[in-house]
Amino acid sequence: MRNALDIRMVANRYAAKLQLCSPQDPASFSLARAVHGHMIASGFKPRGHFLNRLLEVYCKSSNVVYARQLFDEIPSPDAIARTTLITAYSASGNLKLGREIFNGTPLHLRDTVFYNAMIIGYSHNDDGLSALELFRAMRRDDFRPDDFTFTSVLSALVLVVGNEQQCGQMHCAVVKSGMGCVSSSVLNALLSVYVKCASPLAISSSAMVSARKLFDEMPKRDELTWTTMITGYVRNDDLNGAREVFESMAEKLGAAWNAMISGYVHHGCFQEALIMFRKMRSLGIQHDEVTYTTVISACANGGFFQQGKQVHAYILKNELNPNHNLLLSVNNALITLYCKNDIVDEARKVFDQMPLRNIVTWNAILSGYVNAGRIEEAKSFFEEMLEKNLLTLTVMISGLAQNGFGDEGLKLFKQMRLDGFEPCDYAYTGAITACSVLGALENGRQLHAQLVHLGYNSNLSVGNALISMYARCGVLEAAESVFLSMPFVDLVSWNAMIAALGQHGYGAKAIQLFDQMLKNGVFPDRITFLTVLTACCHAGLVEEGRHYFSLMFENYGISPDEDHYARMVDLFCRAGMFSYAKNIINTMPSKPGAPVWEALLAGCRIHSNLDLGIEAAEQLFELTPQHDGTYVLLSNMYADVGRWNDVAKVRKLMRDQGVQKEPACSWIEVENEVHVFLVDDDVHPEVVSVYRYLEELGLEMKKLGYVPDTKYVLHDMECEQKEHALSTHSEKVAVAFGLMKLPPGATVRVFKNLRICGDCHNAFKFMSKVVKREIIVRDRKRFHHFKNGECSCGNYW
DNA sequence: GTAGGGTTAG
Repeated sequence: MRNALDIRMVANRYAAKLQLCSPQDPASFSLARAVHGHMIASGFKPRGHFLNRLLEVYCKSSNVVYARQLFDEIPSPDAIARTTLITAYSASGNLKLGREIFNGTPLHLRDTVFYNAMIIGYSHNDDGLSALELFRAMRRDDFRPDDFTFTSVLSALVLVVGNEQQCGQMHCAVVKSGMGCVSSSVLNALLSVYVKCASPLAISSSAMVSARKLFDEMPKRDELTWTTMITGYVRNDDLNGAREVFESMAEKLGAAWNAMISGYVHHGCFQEALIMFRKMRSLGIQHDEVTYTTVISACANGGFFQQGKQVHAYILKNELNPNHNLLLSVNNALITLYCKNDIVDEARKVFDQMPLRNIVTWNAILSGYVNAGRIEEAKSFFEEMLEKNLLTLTVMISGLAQNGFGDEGLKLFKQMRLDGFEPCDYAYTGAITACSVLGALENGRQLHAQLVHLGYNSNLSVGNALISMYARCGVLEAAESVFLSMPFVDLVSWNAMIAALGQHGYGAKAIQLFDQMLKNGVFPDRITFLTVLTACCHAGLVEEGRHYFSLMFENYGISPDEDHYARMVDLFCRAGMFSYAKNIINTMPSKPGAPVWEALLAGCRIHSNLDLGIEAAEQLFELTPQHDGTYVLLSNMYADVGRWNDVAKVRKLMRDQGVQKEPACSWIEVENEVHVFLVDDDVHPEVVSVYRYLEELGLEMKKLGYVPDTKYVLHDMECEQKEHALSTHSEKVAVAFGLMKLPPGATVRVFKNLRICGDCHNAFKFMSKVVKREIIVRDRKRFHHFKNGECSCGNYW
């Protein structure tokens, strides 16, 4: 057992070590933790410079949570400590917390560096306006700007300024700023402003001419100046210009090479990039971390997986150990390479071997899990993460939404705002997808309104998500208006809009839009054909479906996969063309899977084709024994022809297999609509209130005759479950409730987590005809619009 | 204690 003195001595020894190590060194964090721990254990109160040093290590190793704990223990943190923490917050994207520290700092504790840190934070996080606002405040508070201030403010200006004229004004302002002789660092920043304004995305290419003029007139050019010019030309799609500047450099250093390589990569000249990569080495110019990072990420994004692996091997062979901490970003790029090629486990190996990781590393793996659909692993990995930034949350929100966890996605979206993160356009995209999954139309509308307010509504991915959301929530007009208002659309937008029309039963319109897409020169993909075939299914367009199915391969070289075949089977079966359905199943290159058999079984039920239906069901019992839909369809098929003993057998089999029956439901009233959600938990408070109405509604329903007579309700379950009939089919109850309580003409909407059953489908059709009201139902698979006894999805789903 | 060029997570 050591005594306090020993502990203090050890602590002091660590402290001395800590002074020597670089804050970026991976070992420094654990060292700092050890020192800190010893100090706490010994009751030793570190002060002043030493505390700041500890704080710096925590911050620079991206451990901002520890940093904050330490900061809060400092009795009166000075400007240095505050600056350090603000910088760490802005590096992790949490400006709000940084600004809190800033605002809580009295004027007498502030200095120029302190202001600079906050301005830089804003500018790094793309918030140019706040940076400029702070710059004004700084001058109002009488602090003198220095070179750091000017360079940061200039880079912030790029974010809010779009044209060359404004660049020119800035140029004059900088020259006039009283500094007489403008320092070369400020001139470099100015050059960078011109160059960024000149990028094709940001309007003016004549800004490049001005940039060139400034460049030619600069009294002193350093490596940074040259590299800025090279990237300027690259961004302006002028590879020759870039090359010319590069060639005219007397001494070409690494960064310039990297800029050229990156230029080639961005213009798809991958071979050129690799040639330069090799040439560097042959001329004796060291590849550095950035070179490797660029080349590997190029391979990852350009689909050159094999070359990427070769570079990896090359690093392992020639370049020491990639586990060295300097190669953090290289390892990060490697992770992306493996994730993009669906080898998350390989990426995870790289991750596990890394001595130092940062937020990028963690986010890369997280998105790897998410993109591979491995949502459970993504969830637990997310929980493990101590440090999260905007991107972490965004990835997780989209991941949850895309994998059916809409409620969790929306919850996280709300939480991120409470935690001080301002959601970006991608985060909104995820949240809208979550609404889409949940059928949460009102929530989606609110988000849409916020997006318009923020100016994000013209963003491509946001627009695409909105189209799907409105379509899946049954508001086709809104989906259409989003599509039409988008300044740019891509294949995903077309696919989403074609799907929207198809979902609503407008098969012909969907095909028209598809033709228009082709006329616009957009090349379809497998999803496009899937949506077109689905549209044909919903509208019963058999000949058209066959046409597009063959067109897909013949004209576009896309081989049909499982889902395409399933659509075709569906299409034929609905039309009663069973020999065609069987025929197409026989031509499949691989063994048919569950989607194909499901389509066959559903079709057999419509036409009471028992023999074929049983065959399909047997296949399904082998492939997906836990899937409830098979049992329900099969028993319904028997019920339709009055074979009640077989119904009971199927139900018993289902119970023996431990397959859950449909869950109960809950409902909410929103304005003039009734929304119904099915939940797994029948003690859900909303379900309880449904039960409260049950008796009354039962009477009413009988009296009004809205629900077809008993066969439809009762044949779906075993005798002993009859008393629960209404709760397992409670969407009918809810609709009846809606029809009674809502004003005439209001639409009734029903949302369900599972597929609605055939009986409810029939009931809805019946109700829509008898009471002359439109009923909108959405389940996990489809959208149904009932009107005058017909449904948009055809005879059956 | 704070940047400015080349790079890594959607």
